[in-house]
Amino acid sequence: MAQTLNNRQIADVFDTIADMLQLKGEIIHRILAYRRVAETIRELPRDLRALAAEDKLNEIDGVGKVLAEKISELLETGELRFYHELAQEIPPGLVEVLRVNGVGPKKAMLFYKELGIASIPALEAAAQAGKLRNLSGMGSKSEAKILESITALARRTNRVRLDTAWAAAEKLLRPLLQLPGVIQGDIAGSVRRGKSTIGDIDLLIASYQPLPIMEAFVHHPDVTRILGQGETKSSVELENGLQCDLRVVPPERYGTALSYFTGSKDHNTRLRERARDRGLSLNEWAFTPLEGGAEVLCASEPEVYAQLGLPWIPPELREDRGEIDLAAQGILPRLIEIKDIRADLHMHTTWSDGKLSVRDMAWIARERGLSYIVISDHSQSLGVANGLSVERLRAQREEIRAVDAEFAPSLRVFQGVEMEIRADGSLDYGDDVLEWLDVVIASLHSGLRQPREQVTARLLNAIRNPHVDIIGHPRGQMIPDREPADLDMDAVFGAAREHDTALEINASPYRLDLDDAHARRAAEMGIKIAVNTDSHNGDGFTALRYGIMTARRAGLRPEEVINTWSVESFLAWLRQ
DNA sequence: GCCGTTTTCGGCCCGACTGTTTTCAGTCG
Repeated sequence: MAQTLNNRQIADVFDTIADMLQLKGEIIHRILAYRRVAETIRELPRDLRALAAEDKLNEIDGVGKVLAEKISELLETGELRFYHELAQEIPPGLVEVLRVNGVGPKKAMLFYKELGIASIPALEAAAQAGKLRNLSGMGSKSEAKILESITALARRTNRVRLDTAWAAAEKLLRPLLQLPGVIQGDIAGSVRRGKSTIGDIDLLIASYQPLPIMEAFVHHPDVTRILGQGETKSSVELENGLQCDLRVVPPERYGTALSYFTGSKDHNTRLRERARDRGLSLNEWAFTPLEGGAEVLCASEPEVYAQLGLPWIPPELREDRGEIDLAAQGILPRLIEIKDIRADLHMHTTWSDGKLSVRDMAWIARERGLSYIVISDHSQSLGVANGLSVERLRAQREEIRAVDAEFAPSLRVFQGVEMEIRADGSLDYGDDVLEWLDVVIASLHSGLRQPREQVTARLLNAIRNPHVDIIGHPRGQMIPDREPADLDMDAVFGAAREHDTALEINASPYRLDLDDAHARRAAEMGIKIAVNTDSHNGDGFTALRYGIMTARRAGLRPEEVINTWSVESFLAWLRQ
């Protein structure tokens, strides 16, 4: 039987094809068609396998007849003839060469044709031997830059976690905001949109005096390499390889610039289309009437959207997932905010692998304004995390009851557990134990690489248990390294809806699982969502912001998230 | 290669920066 490819693998094939077409010198729009679909597939909340089975590949945005056939071929055979044909002309090593900063398709082909270079090591050797500088369009500076970029490749991280990027961005931006002549500044790009992984950082500042700001930016202590420095734009590389771009624009153009640099690309494309429909062209600087006439400047984002007849759209929604239509109809959801959250239903203490006592966690939760929490330590079979035997679970119950009595009524403290779904599919406690726990979260920590049928069956078994209330971090992904388990999410969602089992958005920036797209789909099916921090110490609670951003990206309203409910509503839901 | 309440053909993504140019091509986001 042919090997089955998953969504990500198929997306990778299309991205490689896009690279090859680019090397061939194809027209950009054909290339973009492949890239767009690759990106869409990567974020798709449904399996291509399932969509293909339902003959619905054409319903994917950007997939027409040709790409649908290519997806089918990949699904059925694990191969793609078109890819192999291209590989005859374009050695796969050339695609690698494109990863070197400063080397695009034209240079790569030049090196290949003139010097037979088809790999990064070959490129490095040629540069070191001074063979590149004599080629047309090249010089010693370009050659040196290529060598530098090859060195930088080694420390280049692909994508980093949201919290890592956020911290780096704030550290860069904060001192700039103190400079004279700086009127305002923001983190833009995918950090502002709250994506779970970040490829680069975009900063924006409003000022009439860009030069000293650029100067300060490129000389920030975290900067290891200056990639470019101009009057309106500068780019640097940080120690961890992350790239950061800064743009400085005059304040009266700040709105269009912030909107433009927040993205996403697809959202911006839609905005430009809408502008064109209104006789305007839109770019980062202004609206310009197509028929000629004075520019329309926007100092703030709401002005940009108002110019397009739209209410301001929260950055987390700007992914071209229908948000512009909703905005146009005036039915954008009132997205959940941190202040809506009344409860955290998943946290650990010293009883298992947490760092603080039950009482400490309660104290911090109350400080943070929560009105109820669930202590959910690990269950017995998770030995590495000091999981609780039934006896210890009973002993912990006494302590939790005492802390609850101490903190009530301002904070209620319930006993839960994060129960292992064992590798063999059984649950870690019997019903006789589960029935007296206030809340049961069931999670997968082991056997995540089991075949689809097996790992899915384990999760379904947990969902169907009447005592299981929430599934913790359902897909088991770890950012940025560990792929989610190969779960049949259609089956998972179906069972969760049927049994009224909530699915978690684990707010830890290492997890953010469910991700935005799956959380959106689950909520659309009427499945309840929990946003929990999974705190193992006091700092863990700060992860809530990332969970909330993910929930907002999923378009969730407060009422769809059980952590916003009153304690009475929550208890009533548990009882039924 | 996709897409259509202007269209089934002709648009789609354009501006900043760099280095090598001698007026601009290539790269990047």
